[in-house]
Amino acid sequence: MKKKVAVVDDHTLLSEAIAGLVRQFPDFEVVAVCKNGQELINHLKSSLNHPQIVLMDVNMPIMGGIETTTYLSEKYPTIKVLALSVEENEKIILKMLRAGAKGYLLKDTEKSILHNALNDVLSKGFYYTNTVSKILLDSEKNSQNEIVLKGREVEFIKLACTEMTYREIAEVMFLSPKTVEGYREALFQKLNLKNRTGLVLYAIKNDIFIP
Amino acid sequence: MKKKVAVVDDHTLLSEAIAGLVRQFPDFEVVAVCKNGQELINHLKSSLNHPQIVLMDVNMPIMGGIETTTYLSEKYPTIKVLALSVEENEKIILKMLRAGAKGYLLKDTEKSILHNALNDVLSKGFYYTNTVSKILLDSEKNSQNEIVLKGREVEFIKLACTEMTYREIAEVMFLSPKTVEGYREALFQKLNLKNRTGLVLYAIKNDIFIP
DNA sequence: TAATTGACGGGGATAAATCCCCTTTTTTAA
DNA sequence: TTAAAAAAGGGGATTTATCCCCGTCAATTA
Repeated sequence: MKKKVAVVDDHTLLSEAIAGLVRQFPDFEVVAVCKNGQELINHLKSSLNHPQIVLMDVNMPIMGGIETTTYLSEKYPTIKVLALSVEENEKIILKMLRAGAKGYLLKDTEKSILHNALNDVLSKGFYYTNTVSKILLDSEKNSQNEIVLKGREVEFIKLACTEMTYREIAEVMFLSPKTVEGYREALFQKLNLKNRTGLVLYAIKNDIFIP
Repeated sequence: MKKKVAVVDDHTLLSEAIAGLVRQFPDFEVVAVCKNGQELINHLKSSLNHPQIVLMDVNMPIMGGIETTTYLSEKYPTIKVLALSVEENEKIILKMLRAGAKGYLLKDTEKSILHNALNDVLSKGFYYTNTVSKILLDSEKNSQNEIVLKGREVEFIKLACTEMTYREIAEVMFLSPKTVEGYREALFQKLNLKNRTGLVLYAIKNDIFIP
């Protein structure tokens, strides 16, 4: 019996195309092609033809890959998720894996790799590329000396990513300018920054502030 | 005789998949699948089996879509380019069209639209979706009061998105700090900014500096 | 209970950024 | 070729930003 696959990707052309690719594998069949997580869940609820494995994009409107994977891990733990995305951001990849994805493929992988990955996830339970393995290892290492920002500090950083002066920021936060000064100093210290520009760049790189 | 298509996309899985999709159209055949502009140009130079139309991704390493399209418009003006990307950024779309692309498809279009677009580009010479038409119209309107940044100003902005002081920036640019001061002033004026933080945010929003 | 820690705030100094007005030199264009 | 515009640079003043050292108060912990 053929192994059953669902493809979830908001880009119609791509989901169609990827489904076509999977159909070329003689041991696989495509049971669903969905635009987002919501559509997939609707399919699972209404049909008995459940996939054994889901090829899931990460960036989707309505119901994203991370959200959907979390849902599947809880409600349908027998269905494996294999993430398939152009997103190379380490944090996103980690989130996806923590949500329960059994592997993470970049869209520039070879067709044969996709075939291997599908088979491995079903037989061994997982498929990690070298890149992903490294990211997992690094995340273990770095989880120790992780920099923790306090709530009030994050609040300040967001305001610092603005044309406001520190005095104005202090007003908005109902604090003395001197206290705000303390936050700035503490952040410069622990993040190793030289000036406000550095803080703004840090905030953007770490998704604290999205421009 | 079948119409000849080349697919250019750095994501192997996607270019393969899209090529598969095009092969499903009985009136089209795929003569080349390339990872980037350089590969396409190599193909054009080495083979006589030239495509009539190129399905081109925008974001590619080594030789990007815009660069490649510019090259093709000059050297192989008979080959039409149809852009195919997830990039919805107006400026990118405009750049692609100005470079000579005959149309711009987002990757979430239907298979039938792709077929139509391929045919239209070959018969009529262009294919514009509603979205793209609007962008073109708006660009005409806004082209009047467009803010133009000079080369030296852009150079300065990039350095301002750094922890360097203006004095240091002046050294790097081989200018007097006062001249750099002039650039800053001029930019604050024409971009309506209050301080350096604003300049950094402007640079990031407008892809002058990519963090 | 005494010591410690963390959040909040202050004084005062220096460096950087911002602003306004001005001169010289080079480029551009009428 | 000459007037105009743009680019480069300067003087000097004010405001922000940055830095360092200090004190208070409350909560936590040894």
